[in-house]
Amino acid sequence: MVKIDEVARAAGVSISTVSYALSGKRPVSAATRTRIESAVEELGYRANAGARMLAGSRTQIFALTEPFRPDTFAPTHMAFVLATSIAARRQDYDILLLTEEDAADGMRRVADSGLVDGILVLDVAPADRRVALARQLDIPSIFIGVPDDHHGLTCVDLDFEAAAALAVDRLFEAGHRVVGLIGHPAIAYENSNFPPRVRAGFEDACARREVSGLFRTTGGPVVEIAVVRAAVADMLAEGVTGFVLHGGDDAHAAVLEELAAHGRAVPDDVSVISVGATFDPASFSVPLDAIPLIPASSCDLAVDLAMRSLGSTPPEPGVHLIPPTYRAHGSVGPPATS
Amino acid sequence: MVKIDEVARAAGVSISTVSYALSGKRPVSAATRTRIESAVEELGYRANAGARMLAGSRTQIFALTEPFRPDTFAPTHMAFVLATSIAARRQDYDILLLTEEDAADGMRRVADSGLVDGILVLDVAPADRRVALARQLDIPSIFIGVPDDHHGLTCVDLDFEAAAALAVDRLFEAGHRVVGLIGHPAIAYENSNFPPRVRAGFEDACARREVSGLFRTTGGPVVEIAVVRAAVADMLAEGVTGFVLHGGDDAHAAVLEELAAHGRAVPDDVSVISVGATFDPASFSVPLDAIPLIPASSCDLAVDLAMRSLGSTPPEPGVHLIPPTYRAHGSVGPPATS
DNA sequence: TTGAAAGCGCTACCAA
DNA sequence: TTGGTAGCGCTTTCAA
Repeated sequence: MVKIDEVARAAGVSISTVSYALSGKRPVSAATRTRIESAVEELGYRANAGARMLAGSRTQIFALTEPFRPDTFAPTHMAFVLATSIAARRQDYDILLLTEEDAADGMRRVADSGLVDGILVLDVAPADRRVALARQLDIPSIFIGVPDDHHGLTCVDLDFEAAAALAVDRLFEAGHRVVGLIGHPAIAYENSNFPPRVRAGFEDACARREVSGLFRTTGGPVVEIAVVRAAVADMLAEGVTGFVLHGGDDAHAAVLEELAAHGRAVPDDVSVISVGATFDPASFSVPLDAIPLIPASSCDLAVDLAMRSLGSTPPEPGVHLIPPTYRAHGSVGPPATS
Repeated sequence: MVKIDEVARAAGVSISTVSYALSGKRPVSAATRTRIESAVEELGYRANAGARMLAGSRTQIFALTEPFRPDTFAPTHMAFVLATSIAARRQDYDILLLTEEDAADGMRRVADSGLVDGILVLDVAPADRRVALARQLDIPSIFIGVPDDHHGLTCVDLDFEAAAALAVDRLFEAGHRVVGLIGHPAIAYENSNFPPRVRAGFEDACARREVSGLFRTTGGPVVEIAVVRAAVADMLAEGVTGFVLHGGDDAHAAVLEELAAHGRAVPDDVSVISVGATFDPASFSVPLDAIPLIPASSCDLAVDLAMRSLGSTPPEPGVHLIPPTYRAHGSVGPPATS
């Protein structure tokens, strides 16, 4: 609508001075700046996006590729999209959605057309087709999640192995010697990168501590409450006294229900720790100790890395693992001495 | 990367001919077109997005504003985002996410900067701040959902009133005279535009049919299973024999569990119809008759209206209600003659 | 500290 | 059916 020359005229300066005053890329006297700013304000000026993309070197847009799969856990997914968007806006960037079946096409399209400055990759699979593509494109890609082959890639994620290990450690320290991991639906161990990492962290920690560690999925392709409850019942029968929960709020609730159905109190009879949840595990009937997955932590870092990748000193490729944090809510205690 | 003049040189034609061949806005001889197309293919040419936005009149981007509220039902929300994105891509449009707290700021920003050609408005509240803004902007906005004051707006949605009425009609025809609507969490009746419409359609239909209609919310701010089950128990005590379910899959499941707990079989003892669900109500333990909310229907139409709004003959503003469809799965029958 | 002007890579008008 | 070219509205270099 209103263009830069109108602002220049209103402020009695040249076009270039307006541009520099707004970008801050060249010093502008305070008086001039003030005049320009009020002209901008009055006229409601906003730089034309297309002209900026063409003349400048930045589009101020990041693409976000997020394949929607049937087994996607919607609330977590939404939380990551939101966190990414907020982090981007904080840096004056917008988010362009790439949800096409073939995410690879979209990535290539937006990269080759110069529509975006970088790509944020969500919901990473262990063997993700977007990995190979990211290496070819001439704009940076940041992976939120860690694919199996991440050579040369920049990845950000919670340190799920450490998170699971931390949970086992806490249970061990409390005295538990038989612990169980209630995971995700079986298919998530193929489609997603982090459930296997939780499992691996859990199993490694159990081996290291010489505690007995049981693992069960929660059905599939989507969570099946009955499967969850059966898993809990089986584990109780096997002598499990410490539970590690990785999964959605529905699976969490089902575990607590099944424990209640068996008359096991938390933490008096059994201990429970939630790992990698994006919801609030303190809001259950029994507030649960948690090692949460905080979308903002990953997304802020991812956007930060994307920004730095555009700068003159891009960061080295590599995996950035965010250390887990433990939030106690009283759901862990010594095992019952029956 | 590779620019239009390289394509022109490779194909032995002028720049403008390349442009016209690709846009189809001017006839190009088959031979020339073929040469150009293979040059494009070989060189991997893709028109620069910024240049296109600046020179052309279209950005090929729609904004999608989707406020994330705590009570947002994530799966449905995701389904709409996905459906919108797919519909847009089909028209060669990309989707730019607007999730900022103050959606109004984002709308104004992308409109004033010419970043997008139009705005799709999701998750519409009865009194939505985006309504006033949409009227000011000089790009078209399409609302997916119907705000209270929709004068001059273009809105698209399932005809929820008709959907609820259809459910009541079917129950009435089957012989039910006391029916109950299990709705959404209470807060949704203030934050969202469609739960009140379902309720209104239900109550009107009940009045028209002279059947007794009970209504209950499902707790709040988020669904509370215990509240759902209590609502069902109360309704059974009040003699309800036909249930209309509007809500998430968790609420549906809770209703079926509570019915089972009371020993009421579907459809022998009670009848159940799901209204406005985006998931598959045929996949429950008891397959449910459904009047579904199909995101693709609304989103395809919304994108279509957005496209037409950019054309030379923009559609009249108005509310486009999509007629409900009934899918029978055997969960409706005559009431038990006890 | 500021201004003038040369592009950025397209689209679409005017000619041929 | 095709080509030349004037912008589109900025950013940034070169000058002052």
